[in-house]
Amino acid sequence: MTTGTASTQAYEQLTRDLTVGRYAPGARLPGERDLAAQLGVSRATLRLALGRLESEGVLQRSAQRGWFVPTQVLSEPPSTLQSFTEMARARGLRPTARVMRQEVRPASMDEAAKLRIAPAAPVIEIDRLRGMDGTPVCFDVVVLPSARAAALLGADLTDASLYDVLRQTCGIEVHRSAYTLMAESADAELARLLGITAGAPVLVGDEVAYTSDGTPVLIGHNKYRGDAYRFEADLFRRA
Amino acid sequence: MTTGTASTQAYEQLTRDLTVGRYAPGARLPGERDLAAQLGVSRATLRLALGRLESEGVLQRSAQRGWFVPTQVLSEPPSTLQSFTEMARARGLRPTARVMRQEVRPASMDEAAKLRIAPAAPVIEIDRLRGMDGTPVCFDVVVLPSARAAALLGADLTDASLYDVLRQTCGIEVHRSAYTLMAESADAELARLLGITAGAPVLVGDEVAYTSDGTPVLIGHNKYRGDAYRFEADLFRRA
DNA sequence: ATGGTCCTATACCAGTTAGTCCAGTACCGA
DNA sequence: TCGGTACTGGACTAACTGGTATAGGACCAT
Repeated sequence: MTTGTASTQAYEQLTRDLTVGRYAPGARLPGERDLAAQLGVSRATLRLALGRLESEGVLQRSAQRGWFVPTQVLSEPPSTLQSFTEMARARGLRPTARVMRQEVRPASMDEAAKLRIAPAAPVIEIDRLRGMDGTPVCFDVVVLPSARAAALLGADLTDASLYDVLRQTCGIEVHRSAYTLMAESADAELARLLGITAGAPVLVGDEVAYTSDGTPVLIGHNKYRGDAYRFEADLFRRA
Repeated sequence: MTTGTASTQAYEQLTRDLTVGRYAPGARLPGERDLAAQLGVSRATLRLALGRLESEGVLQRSAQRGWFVPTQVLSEPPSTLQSFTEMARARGLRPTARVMRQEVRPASMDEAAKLRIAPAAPVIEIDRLRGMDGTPVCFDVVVLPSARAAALLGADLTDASLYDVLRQTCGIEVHRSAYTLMAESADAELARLLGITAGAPVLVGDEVAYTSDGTPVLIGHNKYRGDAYRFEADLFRRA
């Protein structure tokens, strides 16, 4: 016998099987009972090994269905709302953010209309410079009605996803966003922040986010470095 | 296989497809057997999801006929595939196009891969300068396999929508497009064509269009004047 | 002896799968 | 008009899945 605990040995054997290609990408592994018998361990022990493999992303679990080998192709990226933080993490990059402003002020006419609140009603504005692995990628302004999101004023948004904080501390669940994208040139100030030259192309996204009952809860204004960000969507043509 | 049971995952995926406009109001969904295969789930599980959607009024069942999208569900306008021509007409503008190239050439490696055809297989490339009311707005390159779209070579695309021509003369119905958007600077040549200064921001869209059976039929590469075009989409957050 | 850790074995549950059979519908050619 | 055929959803079953909880055995340091 080699060394280590039984669960570690099962883990290592599975790792070997996977790297060798014993189980094809997308395929389902044998059931836990069979697999445990094959590896000569009990089912409980097997599950320790499987859990470890799952946390490493080498395997995916699906309740009542089985264990699957992840498909390397990130299949169809649907028009799905993915936060900057999530996107960065999905690509193995470390999302960073520097909060540059976080304060309450009266809403402008335009903001009041978009958020369906009274003009000059108090809103929270948060400006952040966001990046991946330290490189600035996006200058991000969000505006929310302070009546609904007061808790956000004290929140630390350096590391967290705004959507996550919004859900956890304010109980607000963003369901849909109306997104508008356009191309602009960076002015001197933005160029300085993003570390690009003035006049360089910038992808500008304007967002209005809604909860599932259709209430607008957030206005976003994002300016991305043109050379560091792409927007992907699936569009369907009606029959 | 993120979280939740398989049936709720199927339910959520269907919800997304419906809100995103994958199935038009009044249209019939694929049969349960096909749909189950598409979602990677068994038919019994799919029917759980369908039943839930029916109880919410999002779908209507018709025994021995199929599942239908209610016609009156006037949800928010989904991110729907709209051709340049359609968009212009919807805004009361007169779409124009100047065909600058319309020829057959061998496919590049990249194009062959995207269109799933043999490398160097013949493709049709069509370059057009498109505008609204005479003002140039977009430089547009489309590439299609000539095996499927040979009839396009002789077509007059000055006034017509490419999608329309594709349907009428080639029997090809575009159903879905994977769209990628980014911001770039106009080079001298493009600036000349669009009537802007070199270095001005340009919104670049890369498109791969598919028929309903998932076959890629078209590659598009569009460069829009940054000051004349915006892209709008509704995004939905996966639950 | 004690308690902790790792492992095995067993059992039950709710969700899922693949399969079968059925009756109703739609369509097409004779 | 008739009949054949292919497809549809409806209903059901048996086998299987991971999720969870339980109890007990083996080993080890204290």
